[in-house]
Amino acid sequence: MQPTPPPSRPVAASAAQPVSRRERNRQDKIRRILGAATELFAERGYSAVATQEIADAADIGTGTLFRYAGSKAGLLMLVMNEQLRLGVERGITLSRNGTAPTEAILALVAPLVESGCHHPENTAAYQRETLFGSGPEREAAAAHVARIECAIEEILRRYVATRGMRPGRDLGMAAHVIYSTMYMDIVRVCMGRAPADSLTNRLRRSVDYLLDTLVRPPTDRGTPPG
Amino acid sequence: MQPTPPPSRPVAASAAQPVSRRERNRQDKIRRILGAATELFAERGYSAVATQEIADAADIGTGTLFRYAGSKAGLLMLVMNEQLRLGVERGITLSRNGTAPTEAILALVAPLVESGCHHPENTAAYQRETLFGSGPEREAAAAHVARIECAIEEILRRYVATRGMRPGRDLGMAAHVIYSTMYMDIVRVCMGRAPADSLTNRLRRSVDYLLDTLVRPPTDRGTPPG
DNA sequence: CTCAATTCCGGACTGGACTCCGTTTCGAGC
DNA sequence: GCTCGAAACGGAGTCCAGTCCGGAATTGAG
Repeated sequence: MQPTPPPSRPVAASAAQPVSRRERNRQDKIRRILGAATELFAERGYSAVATQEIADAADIGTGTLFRYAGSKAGLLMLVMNEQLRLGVERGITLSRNGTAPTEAILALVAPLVESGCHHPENTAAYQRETLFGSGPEREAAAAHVARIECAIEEILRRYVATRGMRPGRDLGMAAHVIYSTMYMDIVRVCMGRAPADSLTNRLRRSVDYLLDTLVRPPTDRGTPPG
Repeated sequence: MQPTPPPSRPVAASAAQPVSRRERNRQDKIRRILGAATELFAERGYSAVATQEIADAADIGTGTLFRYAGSKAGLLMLVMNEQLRLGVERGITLSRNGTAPTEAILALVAPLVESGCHHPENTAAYQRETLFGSGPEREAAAAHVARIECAIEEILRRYVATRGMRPGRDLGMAAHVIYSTMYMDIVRVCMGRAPADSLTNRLRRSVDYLLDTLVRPPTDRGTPPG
């Protein structure tokens, strides 16, 4: 995406003191871009916002905007990755606090659900880019997904253990199936093909169903996987 | 999508004789558009083809092109819906001919798989639009998906019956989960995030796994699906 | 401070999807 | 055939994402 070596640095947290003028300018621009994009996308929706407007609001040239963001879609992912990051962490923490497995899994996608109900268009575009996009911003989003799937797998493992089930099932695949199904449910709502107010119930139903089936130990018969 | 009442007609097959001059022109244009788009997309890939080129190849103006197709994405869906239609029918027929359930389900998505291996970019764009697009062409694609899911459900029902299992499971949901999982597998390959040559094996593994788990009758315990 | 080297910036520009509206073609009544 | 209203056409024009390159800012050396 980035045209040529962008002004990338080890994107580490603000720790080092010896910040050059350049670096300060850079950080400041990033902050302005993120702020402008966050506000405009939230206010008017992804497709109704022109990159020019974001550049104007951030008080930079369009060339500069694309130097930092790579593409309009990348900009959206930047914004939403940031917003979802905390939510995902919180969800993971919550999910470890002994809740019922279904609720624990729902907690993991709670930020996406909330975002999906509040800003359907932006969330749909985000999910679309997660699956079909490219570039570093998509990688970051994919990392979120991977974290969530891992957390689901962990929940499944505990679920199986507490019930004394045979743990041999491919819980990684189960987690993947569960996430995929929830992804579809969320997208359906964001695209307006299912009512938003029923999203959590629908997710709960899907997760219940899958928990109840995917995770039970295999009987002796049948086609053993793998 | 269509700007104003497009020249739509009951898109029925060529049956009626009393075709006016207008109607003949219309059919002819549609044929030229579809031909040009099919060839160009296949030859150079969705993103590398400009709508202007399609219009030129079909020997019509760009305005006319969009009168018939609504959007570039709609054009792709028109083309691929047409190509997949026969394949899906064949898959459904095959799947009824007593094959093993896994193979029957794979037969249903065989056209998508083939398309995905041969024209990854076009197939990815098609799948993307199936999920995130809008307009009549997407409806048609969604109808294909619904047919496939129904066929999967039918396969599951037979599978359950022949094994004397309790048929009370929500097989519709199972079919949906299976299709969603295969969708993800196909997209992953089309996006180059998994090797194309392993696609069928990967699908088989997913389907085997899901067949083996989703479809077994519930035990007495647990949360019975509503 | 001055100067050169390097990096960064930004707005004019490009390419492409899509639209608008004047022109053309068609069909029906006469 | 001729005329008129309606539908279809098409290409000039619009809008917008994304690029390019000339020039500005920053840094380091002397």
